Amino acid sequence: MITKKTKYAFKALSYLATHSTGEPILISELAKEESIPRKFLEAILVALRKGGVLKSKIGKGGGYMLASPPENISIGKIVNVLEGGFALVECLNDNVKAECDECGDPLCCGTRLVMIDVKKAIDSVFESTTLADMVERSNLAHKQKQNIVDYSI
Amino acid sequence: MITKKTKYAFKALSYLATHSTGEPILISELAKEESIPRKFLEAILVALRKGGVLKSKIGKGGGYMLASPPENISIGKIVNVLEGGFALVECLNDNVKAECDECGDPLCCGTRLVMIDVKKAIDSVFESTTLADMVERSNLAHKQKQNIVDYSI
DNA sequence: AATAACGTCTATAAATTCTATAGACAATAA
DNA sequence: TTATTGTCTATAGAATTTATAGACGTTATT
Repeated sequence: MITKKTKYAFKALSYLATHSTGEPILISELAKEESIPRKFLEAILVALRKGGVLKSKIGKGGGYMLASPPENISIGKIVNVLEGGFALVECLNDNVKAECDECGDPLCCGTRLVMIDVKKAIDSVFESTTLADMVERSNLAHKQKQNIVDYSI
Repeated sequence: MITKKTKYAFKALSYLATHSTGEPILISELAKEESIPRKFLEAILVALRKGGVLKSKIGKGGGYMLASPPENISIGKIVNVLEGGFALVECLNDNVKAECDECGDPLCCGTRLVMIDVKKAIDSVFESTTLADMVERSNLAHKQKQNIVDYSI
């Protein structure tokens, strides 16, 4: 399960992808428009900046911008930055701490062996889907809904 | 991330699949052999029984048995029983409570739309992999390790 | 130089979920 | 009837997630 942190990140990033005008966007605007607790969002944005997903500008006229076009930001990258990788077991995450205490020998752990396949399946979607795709699909869904509504009047 | 509950379940179930002689196996044996806290394991086994994965027998000579052959128990079934489904967002889980509070309209939520694909990818592995596969892979890994060791002597 | 507008950082609290344990109870075999 | 074995309810402890507060540093503008 992804955490609220990541869900908030998707919303904020989608907003940035959609409303970008070249000018930085304020944390307070993001928080307000996407109904995200302001201070919590702050921490999320900092993490995304440190992870290279966002750029920020301090001082008057400052705010946040995507560090690269939404087409180049994969969903996996975002999840990685905020959740520290996304394997279903610790010992398959990229980060340092690895190793779970349940299995004596990681190489022979049945759970681990199966989860390797699951991780591959997840990664394949995560790597091939971008922030732009996420925004586009949401827009498409909105349009389709509109059409259905129009016809039904 | 799957929880310890599910990891313990995999270990206990693998043990049952491997050491089954037609006779029930004791909770205490499972706990001891697989180093699982006794009382915690109890709760896990009860859940698995209620979920139809295990059968139990009370009284002297009692214990636990798999409810069906390991070939017929999918990894997904186990995860489902213990974690209540395994989507990356609540609103995609099969169970009752659904709905997440972050998205106004689930049909148009970009996060949800992307996670539908991820869930499909996960489910495809979960449904096609069985407890028997898990045990077999672990055994195979053990044998391969043995061979490598043998050659290196 | 002064000031207002911004993001940054550190600390901490509140809430939730996960992990673990205790003990009384019910069923079964011998 | 008694020893054996799973069942159930309650609760405590630990870890993680979510949320908030406030002092601080940077920048544009005047």
